[in-house]
Amino acid sequence: MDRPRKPTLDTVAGVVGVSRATVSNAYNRPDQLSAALRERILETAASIGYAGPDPVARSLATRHSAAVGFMLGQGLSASFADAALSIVLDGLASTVDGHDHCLVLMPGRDKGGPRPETVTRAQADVVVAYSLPDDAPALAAVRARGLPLVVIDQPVLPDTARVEVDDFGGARLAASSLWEAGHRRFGVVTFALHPDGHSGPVTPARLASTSFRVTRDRLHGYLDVTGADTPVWECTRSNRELGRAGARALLSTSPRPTALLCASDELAFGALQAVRDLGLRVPADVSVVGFDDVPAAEHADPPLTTVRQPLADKGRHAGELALRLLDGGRPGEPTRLPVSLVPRDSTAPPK
Amino acid sequence: MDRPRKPTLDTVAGVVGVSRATVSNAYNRPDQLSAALRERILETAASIGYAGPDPVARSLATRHSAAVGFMLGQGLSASFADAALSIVLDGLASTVDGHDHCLVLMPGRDKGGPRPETVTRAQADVVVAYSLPDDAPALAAVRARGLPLVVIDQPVLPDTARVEVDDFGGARLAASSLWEAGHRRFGVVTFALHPDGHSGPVTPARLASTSFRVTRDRLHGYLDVTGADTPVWECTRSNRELGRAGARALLSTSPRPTALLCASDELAFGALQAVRDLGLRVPADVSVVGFDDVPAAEHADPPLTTVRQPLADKGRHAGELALRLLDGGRPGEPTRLPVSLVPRDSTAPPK
DNA sequence: AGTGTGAACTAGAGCGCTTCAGAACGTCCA
DNA sequence: TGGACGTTCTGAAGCGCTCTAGTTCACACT
Repeated sequence: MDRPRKPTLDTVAGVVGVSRATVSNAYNRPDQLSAALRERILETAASIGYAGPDPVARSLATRHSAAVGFMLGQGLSASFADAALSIVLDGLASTVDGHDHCLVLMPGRDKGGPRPETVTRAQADVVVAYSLPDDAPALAAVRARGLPLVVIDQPVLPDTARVEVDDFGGARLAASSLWEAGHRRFGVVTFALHPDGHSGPVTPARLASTSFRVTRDRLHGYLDVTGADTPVWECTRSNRELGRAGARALLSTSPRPTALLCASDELAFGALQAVRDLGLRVPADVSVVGFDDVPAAEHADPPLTTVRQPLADKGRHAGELALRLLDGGRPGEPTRLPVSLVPRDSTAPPK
Repeated sequence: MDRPRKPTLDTVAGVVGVSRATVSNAYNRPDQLSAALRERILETAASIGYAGPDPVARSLATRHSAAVGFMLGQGLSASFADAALSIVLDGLASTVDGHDHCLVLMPGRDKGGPRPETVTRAQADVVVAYSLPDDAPALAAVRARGLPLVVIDQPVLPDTARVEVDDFGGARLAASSLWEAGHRRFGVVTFALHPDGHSGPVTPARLASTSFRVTRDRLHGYLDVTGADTPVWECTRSNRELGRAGARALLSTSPRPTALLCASDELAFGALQAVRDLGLRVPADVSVVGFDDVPAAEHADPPLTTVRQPLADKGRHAGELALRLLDGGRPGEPTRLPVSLVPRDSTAPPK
């Protein structure tokens, strides 16, 4: 039972009666041979079931794999539950796919990003990192392999391209608007400060050592306006249910906060629900603000006041940066994308 | 300016003074050399900045790339907005990652799955397809390359592994429970029948030619109980907003349906909202059922009656099947996972 | 001393492709 | 008529690794 071996370039070359180089050219450099011959080659290839040059062999020969890796800080289902992340990823994917590159996903496993072995074995010639803790081992693995790296929303590492958003400024913007409206008692609901699965009230010590840059900046932006003694509730992840629980905890203290500042829209949706759970009204009794401006924010009940950041642009930009690095481009200065406050109906002056 | 070339196996071998094979063994077959030598090799490698065998070269030599491809029917952000898909994908990713395989994503571009070129160039040695139209070109591209294929919820193709769920039976189950409770006027909200972006009422002709197997089965399951003349509203995708709009349309007819059967939970969440929009109550005025039993179903307002399918299992199973095919295993019989009705508070007898 | 054995290591042939430096063959112009 | 060019195609050297079939060597046993 001898399996028919898969046809290779050589097989095709043999059948057509030309050299292997010519067949290769038929696929990669149509201008290097006559149209007629090319046509004949392609036809023969199809007829013997040759589907085109093997991607792996091609990668070895060309020394690039036409794939960009994407490192996630969490598992896939957790990641996908995050609309903001999804949009970024989609922006990235469309850029990258448009340039005939694939996307290799490296989901976070142990808390803190993908396993280093995953990174070491991944066939990608550039990787982009998103919402990893600043000291993730995966980051080190990328460097060890000498792969170009682009980070989104993370501290600059040497030789690394970066796209970022003014999280601190955005958060300040939101908090200030509430402060100016007259609010004085605030509560903050945030996602993880550390990849350790902890949730609950945040101590100053924990706050000081925050290992996610985004968390740190948004929190500091809020607290810069509301004061360092503002109660902060940490959720292990950014999702509706956890936000609901956190907000409920914050709202059960007395005096009750008149405004809830959330580190993400997803958390804010939960907060909206929590306010209702307690028989209170938004914004009459409690104002709620989010961060990100995901599409659902506009359709929330009530529509959510939030800080907009250009999510899809972030992904697209990261994709372009990655592609540029591949072309041998220098990382250059970090790109900073604008944020803005989008006032909607979830905020009002306190009673 | 001569760039220091990246070290290779040979470099390390040269420095240590052993053959290349031995260095290779140090990484891949520790039992083939003495512990001391292995130690020395690994140390030297680290000291000259060698991060381990190049994945691409290794793939070429071993003839497998340790990656599984995943073909999506839609863009990433649309896909991720779908909790059910996310869970499946996560199940798949954890299986696959546990076996040191990467996940290569091929997002749908043109309606109907990834571009065939994307498939042709992807470095994966098995691919799994999910919610593609039955005639997606990407499917053909996979076959052309001769890659093993596992499909989730799709018609069997020759030589293809498959995991599926009894969508027809599940839908029937849900519809029957409503029928038995006394409902006689139904409305059905479904996601796409064809990848053409159409939305609105579904004609019998369109229904008859449905190109997504899942859609077809769930719909037929519902209509099998409620009658072929039941109004069906098609949404281009499975998301809350579209479901809300569809349900609103269905509820605006008179006589108004007393029960809404949705093809997914996501759509059902929208339906819940639509009922509220019209000043009606669930389940007093309108019963709503979903399909999938995503985690949010339990926390919906009111908690959603739905058909449960083991989503994570589906992904894990697909992953195992993929891994087995890689090992040269035969596709075997399709695996059929169980479904069940989960009665919660969104359904009740009609008034 | 002769032989058998197992452990430790190596030589070298690929894996399937790209690519660069030509070769072969017109063609065109002086 | 000759040579300068262009076009079209080829030969062969890699790309960085794996893996089979050895070779070597130390040691134990007869």
